[in-house]
Amino acid sequence: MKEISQAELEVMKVLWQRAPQTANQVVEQLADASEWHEKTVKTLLNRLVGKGAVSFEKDGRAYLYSPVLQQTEYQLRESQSFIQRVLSGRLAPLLAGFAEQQQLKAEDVAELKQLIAKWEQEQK
Amino acid sequence: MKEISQAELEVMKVLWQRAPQTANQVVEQLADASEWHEKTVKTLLNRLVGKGAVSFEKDGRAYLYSPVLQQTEYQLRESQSFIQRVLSGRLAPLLAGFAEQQQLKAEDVAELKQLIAKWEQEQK
DNA sequence: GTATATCTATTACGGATGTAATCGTTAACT
DNA sequence: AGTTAACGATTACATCCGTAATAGATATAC
Repeated sequence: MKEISQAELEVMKVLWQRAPQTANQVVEQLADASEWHEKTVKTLLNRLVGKGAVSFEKDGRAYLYSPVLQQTEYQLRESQSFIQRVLSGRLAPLLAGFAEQQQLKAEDVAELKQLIAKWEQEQK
Repeated sequence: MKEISQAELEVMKVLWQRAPQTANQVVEQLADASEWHEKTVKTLLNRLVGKGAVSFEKDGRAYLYSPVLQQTEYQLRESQSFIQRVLSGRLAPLLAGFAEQQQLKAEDVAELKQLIAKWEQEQK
């Protein structure tokens, strides 16, 4: 699977929220948040199909688009790559960024604790 | 400061390890890890100077290059952007990836604990 | 049934990026 | 002092990306 660009990611996010959707439904949702022209969004959809990240089935003259690449899979892949590429395998700098944004949620903290517990178990 | 591309980042990493360095020193270090031609590395150095991420001072015919953008600053910026763009502000998916790679280090765990403690303090 | 509106497919085009090669200048060798 | 070797600067070029416009196909409205 080829890399997904930043603009393409925004389109994926819309499809991850709900699928399948027609091109126009996607366009409409993106019209709220961004200033993209309809043609632009359709180009992005097409490129995503070309990259194998999105599939479609015909429904009369219109197509219904669905994500092939799932969000969790994408996030996992990108996170691993990011940690290696940017953070050289170290988590601390990212946590600093997270703390600075003060966006840690209860669910995150729970997950953190679980991760630590597991880690400490493995150190024995 | 303009965005730093992936190839450019590899050059930055070399300069972050030691600075200043001549172009040839940088080339040499990258020759080990990658297959980049000398000319390629010099182009990257030049572009980084153009982007303001690297500075140089003349030392005879050769230049001595130093990073302007510091690694911690870069990591912080990129982490914040990544968290928003890819993870929609949620930490959990990344932690899953990290756990999977089993690359959590003692230092990370210490930092995690500290972060949690701080967070719990703020919840009062 | 033909014109029109609406889809998707194809094409466009400038800037960024990866990956160099060539040019011009200056230091070093002989 | 003239030639050569080594630098950085400039130029090259294919591909990707952001951002659309145009072309081609087809369903819908008269």
